[in-house]
Amino acid sequence: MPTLSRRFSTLSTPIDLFLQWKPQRETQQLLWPPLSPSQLQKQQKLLQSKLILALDGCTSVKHVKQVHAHLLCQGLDQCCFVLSKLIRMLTKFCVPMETYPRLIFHQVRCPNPFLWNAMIRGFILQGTLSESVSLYNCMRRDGTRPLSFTFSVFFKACSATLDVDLGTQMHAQTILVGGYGSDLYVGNTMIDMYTKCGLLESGRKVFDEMPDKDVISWTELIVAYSKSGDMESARDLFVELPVKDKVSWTAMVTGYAQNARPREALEVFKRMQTEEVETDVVTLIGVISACAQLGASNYAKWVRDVAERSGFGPHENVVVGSALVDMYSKCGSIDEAFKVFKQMKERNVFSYSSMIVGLAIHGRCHEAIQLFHDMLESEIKPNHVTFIGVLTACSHVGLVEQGQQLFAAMKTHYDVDPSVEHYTCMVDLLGRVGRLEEALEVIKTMPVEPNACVWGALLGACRTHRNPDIAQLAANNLFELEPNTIGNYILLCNIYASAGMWDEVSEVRKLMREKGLKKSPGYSWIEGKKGEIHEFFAGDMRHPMSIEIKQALEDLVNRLKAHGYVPHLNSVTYDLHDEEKRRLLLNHSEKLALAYGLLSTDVDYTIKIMKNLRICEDCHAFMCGASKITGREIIVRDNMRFHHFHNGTCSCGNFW
DNA sequence: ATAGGGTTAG
Repeated sequence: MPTLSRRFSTLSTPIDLFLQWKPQRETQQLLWPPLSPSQLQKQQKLLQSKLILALDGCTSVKHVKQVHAHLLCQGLDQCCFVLSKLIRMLTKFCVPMETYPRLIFHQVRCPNPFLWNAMIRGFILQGTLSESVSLYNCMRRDGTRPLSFTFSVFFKACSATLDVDLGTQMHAQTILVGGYGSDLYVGNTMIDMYTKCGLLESGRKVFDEMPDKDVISWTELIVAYSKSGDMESARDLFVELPVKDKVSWTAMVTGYAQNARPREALEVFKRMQTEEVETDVVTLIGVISACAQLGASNYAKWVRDVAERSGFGPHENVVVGSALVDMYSKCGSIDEAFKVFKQMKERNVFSYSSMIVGLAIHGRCHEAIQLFHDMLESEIKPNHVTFIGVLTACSHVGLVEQGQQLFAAMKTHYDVDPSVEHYTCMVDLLGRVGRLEEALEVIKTMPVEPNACVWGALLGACRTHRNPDIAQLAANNLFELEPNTIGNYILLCNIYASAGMWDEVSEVRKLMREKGLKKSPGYSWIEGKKGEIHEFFAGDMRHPMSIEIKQALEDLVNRLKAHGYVPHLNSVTYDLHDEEKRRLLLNHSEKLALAYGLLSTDVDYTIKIMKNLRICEDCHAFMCGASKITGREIIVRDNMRFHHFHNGTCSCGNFW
């Protein structure tokens, strides 16, 4: 009489059930009357599915071996159906294909396509593509027709290893063997292979020749175009795509975001909302990144609400949470970013890095360094980005020694190899405090090839510390690496102009003219009360309130002058009359934006200005003064960092 | 068996 506990003990996983079997031949017991052939076949089938179930439940190689022993005992050593599953399990547990799986395979006289496939797949997964290829050739000599997913597995491997030669050969094979022309899996993995290997046109050709395409084929190509920067082709395909799903929509949102077109990304996302397409984590990450680029608070709030409503708030999802931290910090709301960070239930290296970098670019460097130390205690290992953040923080507050110590510890304690970026931080660290020769020495002795960023950091430091000689050296290297980046020439012009070296200024100007480089127009934007964006270009009079803005600026500059503000005429690199320089300076777009902000918002409202270029010295001093005499909080995000102006001082410490 | 994903810097 079975007790209750005995009965419950039978409620176990398939592998446990299996292990209770007695190893005896279940199918050939002497029975009377004997089983008919169809009954026998049924019994065989049952046994096979039992074995498959047992294999599915295996959690170790040992289990698989037990099932194998049982299988042999039942006389199923030729049963390809079960054996291919068995080999798949061995692959899953990383048993080297050369050993046990190969042995099993060799004992089979007539392997079926599934068994071949299991072997080929196993070798591919273990990184021995060449062995897979020779197995494939054996299979072909054997007269066996490959399965469509044998090809898929190959294409996937070629896409991962960027082995376009093998991919092309396999493509030829599909044509040679024939009959795969309408197979979606083969076609789609082939498109993926070609596009990942950078042969967009070949991918497109496969796509065009496919008689049936599904949404996956379309999406693969859309992604390929957007990765190549061709959003126009991506959009054209998307428009033609008959049935769009959330993945193809997301591909468009992310595509625009990754191509620095945040407004279009937001447009697509809005349309997704009106068409009631489901929003998931991946969609959110794309649109959050777009918001971060735009830096618009109202959009930020809206996107965050959508995230919360979809059930992926910072509390639920680390990735969304980390993206929101980055977004808020780039929108100028560093306190909100910190709030989100604290709300997060789970934090990873991305969350910490985003927060540390955020604090650093907002000039809250001691907090950034503190957070870095908190992170070390939380057992989350810092990565290369974390170090960029904390080194940036050190350099912003002039903590040279601490920065140098951290830099040294990177490799020895945290196993992070210093990259060019980290050396850039070191050049910046030394350059900011005026140790320009030492910074130059770092560049000369660094083990990695210095890139434009490194020389740019040095050139930037030369501007602050007015050193035209080293500037010349840095600029020459920079011009070689980035002959067409206008900002470098302008920076050098500024440095020469500050030193009154007008001949050199005109030399550089001549160089720019010869190269046909045009100054990209500086512009600033500010968010209105209702979330609308107001854009200002230098000297722009197109804004409906231009007259008032101009007047407000005149008033402001007069009040500032009374408080000792002197226009930094050196910020103008044209050799003009001082009066003309004064006029030009007052036209700078961030000043126009500031005047609009002062006119249109209440006293307790923080004015947030975004700018596409680096803020000039004059505007910086102007903002400092304005924050003092108006008592307003002003934040300017230029292309480098945030400047928080409060009561006459800036968070960057006049150092940027 | 096949498609979309986050942080960095002068």
